[in-house]
Amino acid sequence: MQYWLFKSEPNTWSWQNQLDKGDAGEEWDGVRNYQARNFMRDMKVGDRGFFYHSMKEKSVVGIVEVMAEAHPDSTTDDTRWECVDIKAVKAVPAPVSLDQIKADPRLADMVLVKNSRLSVQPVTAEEWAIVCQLGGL
DNA sequence: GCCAACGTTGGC
DNA sequence: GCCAACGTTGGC
Repeated sequence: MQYWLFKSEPNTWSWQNQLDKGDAGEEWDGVRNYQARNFMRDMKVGDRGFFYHSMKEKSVVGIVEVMAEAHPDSTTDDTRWECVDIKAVKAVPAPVSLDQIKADPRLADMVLVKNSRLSVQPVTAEEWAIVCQLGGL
């Protein structure tokens, strides 16, 4: 099983929006970046990911699970773009802020720190465990 | 709200 | 195929 991080602006698609979808889940659509798309192609059903709020909040706020592997993005006719479906698993009791992540030397290599603009990122098992711990899970 | 960093586009 | 110009993202 692999771990990932999904980034979203709360104004566009928030954790609450994701929660409201429940087990039905939702397409992670609108990604128009090749790197991010390639990571989504690597995802398998059952993979877990962090749900990260960018901009104002800049925190990991929830855990999601991949429920459908990469398929064409229904929001565009452009066949280059694909997306996966994800569903909310649970909230992170104590959201982990970007500041906390940056303050932890063990997390210095997280893609979130090194390439903050990438909207879909891989997370290592070590990073996953550390962030979960910081978040009270 | 600004600006740096990055990715994409298009002219040559 | 290179590179300048442009648009977008996201931290500060």
